[in-house]
Amino acid sequence: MIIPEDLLLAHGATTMEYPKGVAIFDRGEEAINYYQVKNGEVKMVNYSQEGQEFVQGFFKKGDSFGEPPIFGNFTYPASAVAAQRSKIFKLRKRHFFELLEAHFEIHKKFNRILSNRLRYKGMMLSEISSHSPEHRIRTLLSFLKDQIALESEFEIPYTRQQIADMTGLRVETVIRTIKKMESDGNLKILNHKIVF
Amino acid sequence: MIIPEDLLLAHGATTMEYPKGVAIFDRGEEAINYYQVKNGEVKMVNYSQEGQEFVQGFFKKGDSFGEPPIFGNFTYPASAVAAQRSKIFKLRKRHFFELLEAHFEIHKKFNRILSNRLRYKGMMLSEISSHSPEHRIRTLLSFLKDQIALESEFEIPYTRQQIADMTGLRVETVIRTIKKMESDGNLKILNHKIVF
DNA sequence: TCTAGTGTATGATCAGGATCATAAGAGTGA
DNA sequence: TCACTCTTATGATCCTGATCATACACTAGA
Repeated sequence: MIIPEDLLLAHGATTMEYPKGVAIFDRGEEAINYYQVKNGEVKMVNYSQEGQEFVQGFFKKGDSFGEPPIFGNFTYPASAVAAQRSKIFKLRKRHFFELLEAHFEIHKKFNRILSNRLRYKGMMLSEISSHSPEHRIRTLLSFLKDQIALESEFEIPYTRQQIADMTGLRVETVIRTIKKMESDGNLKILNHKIVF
Repeated sequence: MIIPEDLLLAHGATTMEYPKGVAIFDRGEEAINYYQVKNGEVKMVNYSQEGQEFVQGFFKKGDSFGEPPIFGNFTYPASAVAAQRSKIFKLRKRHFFELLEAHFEIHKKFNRILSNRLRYKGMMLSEISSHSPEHRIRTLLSFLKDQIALESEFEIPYTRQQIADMTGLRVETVIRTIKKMESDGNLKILNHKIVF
């Protein structure tokens, strides 16, 4: 939970519900709100002219999204779409800044969050550019494991299509690579779920 | 200039000089200092096991670098190397945070800087994944132009090799693509310099 | 139980960028 | 001025991941 719900509400946040597939904001728009996921799942996505998706990230319960344009004062470089029916907190930019000024610890939290996203993107960038599909996927899976779970084995909560959209590969390539990694003993597939 | 020099010095910063090619810090190290370029040029770089470089970014006079690991409390995900002989300000993490706490405006500046880097990396990620070399290069050049200069035509201050290292392409591909873009009238080449 | 929709799987072919080789031009320092 | 290094340049070949086509597996809902 980035900002506690009661604090958000005290500063005038409202909630809004979005059905699956609906955009919360679109690339190119002015950033006027701070957003935080109350429940559901949001993806940040770029579309190429051929319609191919590239997913910048998934945001789940408690995560904030779409802040960089508020801080950096530029338009949204990607669109936010509800990956599932989701309830979202919305807080006006001005009120968001007031909240930050009043709560130094939360302000620092955002430095940490931005830094971590930077780490993820930097990692994916160097991975994708020195592309071996297996290496890309392995790095993504390791990162997810570090972030999400500490168990020695955990079930990847993404479909092959989503992994493809995050790594810039095609579904078929992901499927083939995952299978190869399984036969090499690098991961397990339990009734189609990837266990890493 | 992220942090004014006198303020840095007042908080106990020291300067250090690095010859071209020397590392300021290496991937995997603990982050204990804040760094800012006094003069020269620094590149942030990842190496693949085959030795291929991927350049996360170049940092010039007045730029800070290597802060995310301080904020996010993780080890350096990339190495910083002097791209030219450079003089670098160095400030202990603890003193850096004291400085931030004393100067709210500077603290906000770092939000802005991190957000802008995030924008750059997100853009490159979606570009590289929906890879057409020409599109990748065009996007990089546009971004550089926006960031560095406002003139209608400006000389790109990078070699083809550096562009390759930033876009994940090979030199030959960059050279061929640049030539193609020239013959298509998308840019000019004035005695080997790229003018865009 | 049937159907629709989504996700997984697999083979065949193709194309584009990497790789390798070679060379010429430009900049730097002794 | 010469030697050396870095950068730009160009051609030939190769390889791998994209693309296209097709089919099966699983789930939810009627």
